[in-house]
Amino acid sequence: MSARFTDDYLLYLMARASAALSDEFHAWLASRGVPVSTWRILASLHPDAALTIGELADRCLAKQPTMTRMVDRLARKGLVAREEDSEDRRRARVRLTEAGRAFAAPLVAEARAHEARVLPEERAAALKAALRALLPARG
Amino acid sequence: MSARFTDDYLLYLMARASAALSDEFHAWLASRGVPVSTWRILASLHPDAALTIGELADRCLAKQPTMTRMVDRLARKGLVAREEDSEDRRRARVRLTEAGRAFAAPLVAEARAHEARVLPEERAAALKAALRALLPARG
DNA sequence: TTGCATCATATGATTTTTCATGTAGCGTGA
DNA sequence: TCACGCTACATGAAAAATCATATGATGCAA
Repeated sequence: MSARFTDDYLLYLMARASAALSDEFHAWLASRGVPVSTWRILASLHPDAALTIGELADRCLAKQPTMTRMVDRLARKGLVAREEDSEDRRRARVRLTEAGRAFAAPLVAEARAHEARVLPEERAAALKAALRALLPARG
Repeated sequence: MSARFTDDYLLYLMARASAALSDEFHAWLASRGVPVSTWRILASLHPDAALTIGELADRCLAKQPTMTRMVDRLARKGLVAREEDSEDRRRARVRLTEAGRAFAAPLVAEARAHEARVLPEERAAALKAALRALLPARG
């Protein structure tokens, strides 16, 4: 019987579980010299999406100015490229370069392997379903 | 059928669901002028825990130097106080002051109300159980 | 059209977080 | 008991994220 508020607070349990599992994978990324922000962008674009800065910010859980700067860094490294949007010149479409795709592939493979290690397939499916149920109404 | 890697990636779904729900509550906090970091510390100590800086950092998902500074800020505002640990003079025990408890109470009440609004009791129980199952082996 | 509100991104200033390291207290073994 | 390694916290310097706002593009209304 825990008198501690947070120990039975859904948002805390979610944040904590998310951080615990992510930290395991982030440690692996760090061992390969890959910053988390880089990983998130590569994963979001993999294998061949062309997202705007705003879409990327949303998916990477960052603010737009932060994303502009992260994309700058990755573009300088040649892993992503800005393309112009044919329909709206305000938008910048970001896409993986060939080098970016080659760099991302083993990271994605390891992410899948880590996920499989963390949670057996069938339990993962149920948890994913529960998490998705929380999301759609919220964008 | 989504070809996007992240859309079926457990760690992404967890991070995203966590962020989505938390952002709702954080928006409410912001409307009352309460920074998220403040909320996390108050919630962790509520109602009367005396945690060390290290324990707080762990529970608030922050690094230790970050926590030292956040506790400094809250202590200046009179919401928490450092106490000396009778068994180990290296440790600083942080506890809510009376003012801190009074300040935290309505926030905790709203957190509970928000949680109830987000997910009906019985489904919340199942999700919490699944999340807890991911945690213990990892600290 | 022109004017204006809005949107997407960029950027300067600032805040926040983190890394690296310092300081002090603890505990164990010779 | 006294080195010595380890732990807990603090702090200066650096990196990263964010806020506020600027710039340029779009689209609708008059």
